[in-house]
Amino acid sequence: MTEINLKDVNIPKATAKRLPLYLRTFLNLDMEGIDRIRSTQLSQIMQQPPITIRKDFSYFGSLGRKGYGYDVQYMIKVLEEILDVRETKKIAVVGCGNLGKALINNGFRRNENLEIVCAFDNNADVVGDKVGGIVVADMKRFKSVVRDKGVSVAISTVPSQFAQEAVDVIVDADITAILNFAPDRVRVPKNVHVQYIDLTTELLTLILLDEKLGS
Amino acid sequence: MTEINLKDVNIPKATAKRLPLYLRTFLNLDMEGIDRIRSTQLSQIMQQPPITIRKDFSYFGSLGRKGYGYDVQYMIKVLEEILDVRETKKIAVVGCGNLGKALINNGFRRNENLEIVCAFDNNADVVGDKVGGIVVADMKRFKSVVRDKGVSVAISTVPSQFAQEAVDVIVDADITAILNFAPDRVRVPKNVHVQYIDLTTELLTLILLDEKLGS
DNA sequence: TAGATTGTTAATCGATTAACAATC
DNA sequence: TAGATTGTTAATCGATTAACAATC
Repeated sequence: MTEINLKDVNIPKATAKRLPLYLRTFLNLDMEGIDRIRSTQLSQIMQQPPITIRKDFSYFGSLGRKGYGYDVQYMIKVLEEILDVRETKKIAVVGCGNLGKALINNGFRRNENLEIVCAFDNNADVVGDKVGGIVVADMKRFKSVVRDKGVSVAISTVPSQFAQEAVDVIVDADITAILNFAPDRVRVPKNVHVQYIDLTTELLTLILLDEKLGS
Repeated sequence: MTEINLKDVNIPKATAKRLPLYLRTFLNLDMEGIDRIRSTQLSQIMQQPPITIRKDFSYFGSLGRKGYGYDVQYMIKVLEEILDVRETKKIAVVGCGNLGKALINNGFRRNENLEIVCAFDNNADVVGDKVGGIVVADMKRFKSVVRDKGVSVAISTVPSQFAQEAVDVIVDADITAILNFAPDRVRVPKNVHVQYIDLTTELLTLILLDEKLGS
């Protein structure tokens, strides 16, 4: 799977992954009161070649104006539509240890319409705790709560040993998008998407690149 | 920069990024008492094609045995040497809000020899707090503490608005490897490496892929 | 030896970049 | 119009994969 279909255009996966970053950048510019920007300026802000930016945008038509640049408000409108962030995506957090609690407390950017609406844990000591306005529920209630609230995404902070178990419950509740903070690969049906956040690997990679390429 | 030089071999960056994952996988296998594994079995565990695995390993010589597979203990030894995890890397956490505290409490895999040894914050309310055995120090003391302790990596959980400021202090203390949880790009000298962890973008990308490609 | 699996060489595929025409 | 910047086409570059020879 190397291209994805967005609003009837096939775009490279590499481009798709950059779209959220573009949206945020334009939102930031808008907040600063900037209403027009060139690809070379964007390039400096995002630390990414201007030609990559122009090429990425070109998949969706002629979004800029030659000799002028891009209209910030217009780009926000276009990207919001492409990314379908108009309606709020509801998120469940599974595992309410330190990391789970931190995620709930921090929340996510309101602009991008992501909202944590419920949280779960197995541990009786934690169930019933109130974290950032959310009462932690027992994992046994996952399926019913999640359906009631219309949750479409789950974030699991459950430790590796129990990650598969947690993911099985999530999948059973018909959730197909999972962000997993445990790095070991879990088995899921083909229609379920798991994204891994692996801090140890990120650190080791960073250190490796830092040590081996001095510049 | 597309290749990096490791133990006098040039290897693709894509391969380098997978090395930490290989190491962890072999460590897991070792803990389960498995002492030999084939690329096809590794492939299932890591959910990655066997040929990619064999190709990656081949950059470092003939590590496996034809008709047999790979020796787990031997691969651990080789990867530990390549990744230079024999000696502990000391880490400073900058910003001790929810996320910073969660990282300190969770710690990192002992196996991979990463250790958080100090933590800093600007906020007088937080300075002096004890988190997971570490006393939070004032950011003003960053340079001297970090030098005393021999820290070589910093993790910043400082919010976007203050991220540049924090990174400037980190860079001034001669640290060249920074893991940054604020997604906006910061300016650093060419010899400094910044890795970004952007949870909002990860979530939006996940949702995008999930919605647009049903399978 | 026969069977199995690695490791290499070559082909393919995707992503990035260069050159430049189009046009505001 | 002249100047600037986009957007397209083609070239390059890197990563992945296929085919298969080597060999344990």
